[in-house]
Amino acid sequence: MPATNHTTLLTDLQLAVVRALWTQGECTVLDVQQALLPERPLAQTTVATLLTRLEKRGIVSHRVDRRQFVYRALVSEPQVKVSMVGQLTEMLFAGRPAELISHLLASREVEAGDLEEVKRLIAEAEARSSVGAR
Amino acid sequence: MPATNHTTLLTDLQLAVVRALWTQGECTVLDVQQALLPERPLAQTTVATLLTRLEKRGIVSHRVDRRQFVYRALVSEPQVKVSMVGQLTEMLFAGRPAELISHLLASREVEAGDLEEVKRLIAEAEARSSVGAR
DNA sequence: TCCCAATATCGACAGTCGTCGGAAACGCCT
DNA sequence: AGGCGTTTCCGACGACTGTCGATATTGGGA
Repeated sequence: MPATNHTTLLTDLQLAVVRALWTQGECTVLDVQQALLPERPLAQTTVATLLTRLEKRGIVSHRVDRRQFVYRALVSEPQVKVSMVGQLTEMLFAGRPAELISHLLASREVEAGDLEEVKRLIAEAEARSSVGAR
Repeated sequence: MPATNHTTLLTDLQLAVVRALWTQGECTVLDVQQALLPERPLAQTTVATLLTRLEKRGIVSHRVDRRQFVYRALVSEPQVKVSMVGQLTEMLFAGRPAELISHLLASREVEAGDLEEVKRLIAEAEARSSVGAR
């Protein structure tokens, strides 16, 4: 695995941009702007600025095709999730993921149907750790 | 319950300041600065600026005692947790807390001992929802 | 070949954050 | 009453974000 990009913090707007790249694969500035239109109507130059700034941070990169820049994400969705959830866990739950789970289960929100799913996942996690496969 | 302060987003530094208020109750600028010292050595003026800015946002307030300002938090820790976890869940997990739990269980981190605790919490959550006590 | 429309570059502006230094105010001890 | 040390106030600076408009560039069609 490549050198993990620690501290990958993205604002919601930045995340929306990167998400467009994740779902559409490669995108021109216009593609991204179109993808964002329903949520956030932004000028194309705005989107272009966002992308160049993200590129400076190593989050995305581009190649040139004819007259246009074609961008792609350099970070994966799982990577970002791990990084950002980790950050939050650190800040609010003393780095203990179990505390975060407690919080989620305690503060309603999780629906009954989901609990079954969660129980299944726990069984899996238990199997994994008891086998010591890690 | 009082009008919930939606969108309560705090940076890690801001959170550290508010946490000092949570754990110490009321604090002068100096108290906060002292509490932060091990983690982040900041000038007192810096801490003062932080506090005035947080006050402008309605996160803290102060009263005057002799020559000093005594600050206290206006938001509770659970409030902030709900708000920030909610924000993250919205941004990264399409607003589905169960997805976040999946993520946490899937990406190692949670220790075996914790799983028992989590199972207990699930049982509780199930009881709560089947009784329909909410 | 020449021009236009599409596209990228530049720079700008307001707002926030982290970070202080210096100036002002003001209790209190002598 | 006067001076001093403590504490707040003011404003500033650099960095980052969200947001564009104006300008430069250039590929491709007439």
